[in-house]
Amino acid sequence: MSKKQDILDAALRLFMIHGARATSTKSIAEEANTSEALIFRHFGTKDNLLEGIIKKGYQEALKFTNTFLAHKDPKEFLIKMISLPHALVDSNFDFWKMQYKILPLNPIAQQYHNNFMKPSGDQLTEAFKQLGYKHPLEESDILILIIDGIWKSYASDRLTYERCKTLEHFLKMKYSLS
Amino acid sequence: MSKKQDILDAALRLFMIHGARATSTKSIAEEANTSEALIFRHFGTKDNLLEGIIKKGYQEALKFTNTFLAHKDPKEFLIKMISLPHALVDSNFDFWKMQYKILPLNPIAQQYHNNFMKPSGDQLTEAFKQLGYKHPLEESDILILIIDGIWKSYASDRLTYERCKTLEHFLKMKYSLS
DNA sequence: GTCTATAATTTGATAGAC
DNA sequence: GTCTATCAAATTATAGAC
Repeated sequence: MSKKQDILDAALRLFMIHGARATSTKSIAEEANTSEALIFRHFGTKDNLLEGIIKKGYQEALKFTNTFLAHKDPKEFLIKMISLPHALVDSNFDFWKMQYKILPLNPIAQQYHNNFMKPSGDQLTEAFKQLGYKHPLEESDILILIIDGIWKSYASDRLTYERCKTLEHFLKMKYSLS
Repeated sequence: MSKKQDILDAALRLFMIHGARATSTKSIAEEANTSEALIFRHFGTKDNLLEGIIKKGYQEALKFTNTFLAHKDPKEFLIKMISLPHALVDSNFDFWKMQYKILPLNPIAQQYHNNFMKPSGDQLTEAFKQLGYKHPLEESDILILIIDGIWKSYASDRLTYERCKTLEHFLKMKYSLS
């Protein structure tokens, strides 16, 4: 069971750096100190290995958001949503860095991500509505764009930890939350 | 000279759909109705072919922004910047769709894109400063995130033409520009 | 569960003729 | 400029032994 985990860890590490397509099963085997054959014994195909990593990543992410966003009034919910990108990426940096890189070209990654994101839009719209905003749908779309931009910038190292915190604080001010 | 252009067109079409890594030179040759050898005679390597496409794309983009954003007062500049993502993508849809897909994993694409984007941040900050905003640097960063999110969402078909227009209008209202 | 050996295909790229 | 023929390396995946 240790070798199987070694393969998962090695694959995530390499997928995160080069993406899935540019990572050969041979390089994964070397990084994990195993044989290539064992990868296929355990996971069947390379795509299956990737899907295993993605599935686990979103299971953890769902657990994280379930406590991070739970039972909040609209104002508190907005505050949490603004802090979410940075907090979520920090909770599993390698995984989110990989996701940032492979999302635009990988249907499997996209499917899991869309599913994970689906509830957020509606909840945000509802929060803006309850706070009396005149265009809750548009407010929600724009904030989603910002949140999406923040986690991707942070995961790709274009946004430092400090700058991320500053922008979070600025946004809370802008939305009259602090 | 026609065959060389055929190769460029075919490559862009396939890169846009599958990305550069997942597109073989063989498939490009078939799509362009030529031999594989001709691709290498004209461009040397597959990476070189991609770079040619990217270089041409950003040359056109630069020409576009030079007139689209020229000589504007701060308020007009903000309006134009908000309309830019949608206008720019429409001016060369296939190219920007390709860029959206390959950017996170392709250093060549990243280099050209960063170079293209570099001036925008400073100009935006300056515009916010002139309009009397208290935190021009943060305002600029956030609007850049939004603009980045819009063109990528639009290029990836997550954002329809109509929704894009609606969000543009909403943003201009939000920044007191209309 | 794990390894060695190997198969079957695909890939980027070149040689050489016209 | 363009083509046919070809190569060497890499890639995913399997067979079979321990």
